[in-house]
Amino acid sequence: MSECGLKHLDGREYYCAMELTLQIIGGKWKPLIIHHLGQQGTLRFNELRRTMPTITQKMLTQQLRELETDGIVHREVYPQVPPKVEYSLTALGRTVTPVISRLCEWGSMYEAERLAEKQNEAAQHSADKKSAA
Amino acid sequence: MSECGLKHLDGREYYCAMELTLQIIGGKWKPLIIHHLGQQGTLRFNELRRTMPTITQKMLTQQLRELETDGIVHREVYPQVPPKVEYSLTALGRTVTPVISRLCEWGSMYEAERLAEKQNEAAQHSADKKSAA
DNA sequence: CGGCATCCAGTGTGATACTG
DNA sequence: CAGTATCACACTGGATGCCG
Repeated sequence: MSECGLKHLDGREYYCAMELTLQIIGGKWKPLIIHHLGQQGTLRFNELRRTMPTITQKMLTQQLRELETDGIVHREVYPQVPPKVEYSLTALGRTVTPVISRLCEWGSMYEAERLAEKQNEAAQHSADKKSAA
Repeated sequence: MSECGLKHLDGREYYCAMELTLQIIGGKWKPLIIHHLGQQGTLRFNELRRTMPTITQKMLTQQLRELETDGIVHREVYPQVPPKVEYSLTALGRTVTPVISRLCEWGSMYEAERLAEKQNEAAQHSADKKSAA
């Protein structure tokens, strides 16, 4: 599972499978891109962009290219004017989506947990006030 | 699941839970740290360091502090000389490990998949040679 | 041992402008 | 529409040295 001798794949170096995973889907935007493509199926460039309001054109292009060379994303170009390019997950890419979904769910859980903590603190404070008064 | 209005938590901004997840465990080394702590339970600073041969002290310290403030990692300082500091996952941190393990497993799967592809290509090439000869 | 402070190079990332 | 090109910069992350 985590025996860690130096390994190679496609010019990458890594000590355990986790590092390999990170090199492929560990980019700042990649999990997000995969998540949205997994949910929506197929999206055009600008559709995808709108789902991530703060990403720049450049970053989106770049990250998509990397995902493409790693066999995660499929890029379909329609030779027409104006241009139309559709992005979707490959079969290999679809194998990541369950894990990505888990990450997303964990985020929701974390959010709820943190909010609950805050409310407990607030309740504690008002209780303190009462007992002080 | 992915309705995306701007949200706030602990000074963070995000549009969907996935982004929140990324802000917490999306650091370059964080999933790796969590993975190792999840497997080993409790580790001292340098023990943890040895599991990731290429990380620097500075980065390890920094990432651990961030994980600590986000409630994922617990830091236990033993006031003695030489100093002894042990790191472990909090209850909240332990909720991430299943997902992290999935990521690791996916990496193994990806690795196997890629190697199989290469062998297929190689087999294809030798077949081409034979049919050309 | 487990840090922290400082300095510094590299590059990741963003803003802007331009193109087929 | 879906990019590419260029510039500028912030920040990451590495090396080193010092401290409790």
